[in-house]
Amino acid sequence: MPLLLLKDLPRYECLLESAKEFPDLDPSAAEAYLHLLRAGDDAFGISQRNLDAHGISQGRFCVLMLLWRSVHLAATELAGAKPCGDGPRTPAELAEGANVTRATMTGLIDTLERDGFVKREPDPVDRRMLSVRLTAKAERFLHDFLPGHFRTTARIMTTLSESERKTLVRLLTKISTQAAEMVGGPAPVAAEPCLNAL
Amino acid sequence: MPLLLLKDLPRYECLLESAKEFPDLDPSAAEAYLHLLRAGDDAFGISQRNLDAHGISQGRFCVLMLLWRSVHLAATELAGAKPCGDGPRTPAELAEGANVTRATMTGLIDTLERDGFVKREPDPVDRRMLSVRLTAKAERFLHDFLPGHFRTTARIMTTLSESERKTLVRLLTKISTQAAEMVGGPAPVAAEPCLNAL
DNA sequence: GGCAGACAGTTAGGTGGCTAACGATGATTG
DNA sequence: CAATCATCGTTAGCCACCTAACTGTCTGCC
Repeated sequence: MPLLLLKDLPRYECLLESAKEFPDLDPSAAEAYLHLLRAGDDAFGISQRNLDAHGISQGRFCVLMLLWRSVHLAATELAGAKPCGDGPRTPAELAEGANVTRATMTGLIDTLERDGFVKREPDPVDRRMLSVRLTAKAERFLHDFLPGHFRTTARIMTTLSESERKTLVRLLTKISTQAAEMVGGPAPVAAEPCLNAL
Repeated sequence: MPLLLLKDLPRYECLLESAKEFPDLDPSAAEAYLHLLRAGDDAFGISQRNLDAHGISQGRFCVLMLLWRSVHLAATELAGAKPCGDGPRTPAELAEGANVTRATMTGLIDTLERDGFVKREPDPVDRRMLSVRLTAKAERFLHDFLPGHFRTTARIMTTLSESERKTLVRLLTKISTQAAEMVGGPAPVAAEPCLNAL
């Protein structure tokens, strides 16, 4: 769990108390904010435990999923499905998809290659570029790992009904949109890629 | 943003598609899970930007808030308010409050001390222990920084009405409770501490 | 008294984030 | 054609997280 967070959230009355000293503190907003980070971290931690048990980190898993999507897409596209976007192949595309810098992706690919999950191959056309491919070992790993991973994430949400899930997604989307607005760029709305599910 | 995450979330139809291949994949659960991590990361990133602009990291800020709470509590307790819990003082207590290991806390206190925000003092009674205190510089920093921080977190939530915030907190609490159950321990219910608002 | 065990803080070594700067290659354009 | 600019991947160095092992100190029980 890379996210350093407070263990216990403050009681609502304490927020109210603090708001007297800090007029800028909006108690209900702060409460929602803290619970969002807390719950996100909790859910993240659960899936992290799963990954740890299989000796793979979140970052590495993310790269594997992005690459696996490429393979998967190629297959479904043959079946005539509308393409969900090209699968990433190069380190730069992977960095973009995983939302990290290219330097970080270099490090991730280093360790994945060291552990035999991935291979770097030179691009025949543009000699600046590389192509990153999954090894058979990685495909076996994903095939074994994913079902349990999906069960775990499903279990985190078992306490919510279908309509509660819809409501949650609606509220969270509002927050993400607002956040995107705050960083400057005009809302990177939705998604074109397919199963980059983690 | 220490949390490595996918940039774009998969479309719902793509989740449905993938569910055909993986019966364990519950599309609405996966959707909720992904949006939760996405929104949590977005909100976290916004406040991170704020901290970066002031040259302080999330981890360091967390420690400052825990220590500042001690001071704050001492003050309000004089005023007869019911105590919201003892403020953490020792590295071990701080590690517990910030949800990191003692080793990590050593590193955080190292850099905070180096930058003059904090001082280590020997405990007069138990020579194993230290007491960590805020310096005047840190108090000045927090006094200047917090109002803007509170405005930022409030702004993230401006898109939600009061009742939406209540709903969100309710759903997120359910998730946190479920997550706590899954890690083993019986739900670390709520919070005693006061303003460890981040 | 003395020794085993518990506990506080640190150290060492690994991972995964970041920025900044680099060399190599490709694209643009005067 | 050559200079410039953009882009790709990497490197170097920082920070913050982890686990495991260590040192020093207290506690408790023969």
